[in-house]
Amino acid sequence: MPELPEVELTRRHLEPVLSGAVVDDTEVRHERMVRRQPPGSDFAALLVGRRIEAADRHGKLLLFPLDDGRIWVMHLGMSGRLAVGESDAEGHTRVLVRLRRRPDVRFVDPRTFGFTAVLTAGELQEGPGAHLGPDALEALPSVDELADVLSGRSAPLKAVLLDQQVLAGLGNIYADEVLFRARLRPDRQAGSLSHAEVRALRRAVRPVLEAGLRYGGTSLGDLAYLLPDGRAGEYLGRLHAYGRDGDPCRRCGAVIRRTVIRQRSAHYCPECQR
DNA sequence: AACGATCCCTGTTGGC
DNA sequence: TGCCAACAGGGATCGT
Repeated sequence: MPELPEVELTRRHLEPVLSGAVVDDTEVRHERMVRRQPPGSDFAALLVGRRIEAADRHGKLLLFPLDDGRIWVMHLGMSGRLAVGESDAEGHTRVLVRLRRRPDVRFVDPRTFGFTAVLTAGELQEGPGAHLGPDALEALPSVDELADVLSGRSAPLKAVLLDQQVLAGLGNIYADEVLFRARLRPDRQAGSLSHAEVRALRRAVRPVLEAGLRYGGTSLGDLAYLLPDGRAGEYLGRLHAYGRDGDPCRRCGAVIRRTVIRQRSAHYCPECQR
């Protein structure tokens, strides 16, 4: 799944390709992929002819500033990826972007939960950026700030970690891993954490995300996340909680459990996590 | 305002 | 073995 580490790895791959590139042509093959575009504004018309200035990221959102001040925005959803330098044979290419003297960039997304748009800074702020809190890697809040946000919230901790307004970038996999590392059960009421537990939670975020980055991200099966060059990430085999229900905890040997929180799976060790 | 459920979509998986 | 329903999930939206 593309969560913060996978999106950041994508950004790093795309940066040398996109930075300074001029868009010659775009092909929107699946209209649903162009969303959150203000009525009347034309994605292709806004992108063609523009020079891309940089490759940035906020949470799971990819941001490519253009030379006219607008921003080419992309969210990979759950099955999306940006492919560079591959043939078009694999299918599911939803949006194709042709660059001057650079390889084609293809937005591939079988399930079409991702989207792309070209927006002004204001439109970004009002739209896809409206509910994005601090980036979980680049702008991790202090313990006190985090304690403030969590206090008074009755929702399960796992649900709050998935709330992009609280922390931008965590998804289902890395939220489970962060909770394992922090030794906190996903169904704990967010507001019930002691100061020491909030500290443990905060301290778990960066190492988990950095491990994901180090091992090339988490690739599940065939259609979930590959790097832009087509390689699979290797973090799946190093996960402690996510998807390991029925398997022994890597720390204590107890059987990892799976439960459902907010219609989403959550995995935890009943011994290590309290 | 916070919370929880539902919906979108399609490849994969599991049960019969 | 083959078919089909259930499942997976990020985020918008809606009802409470």
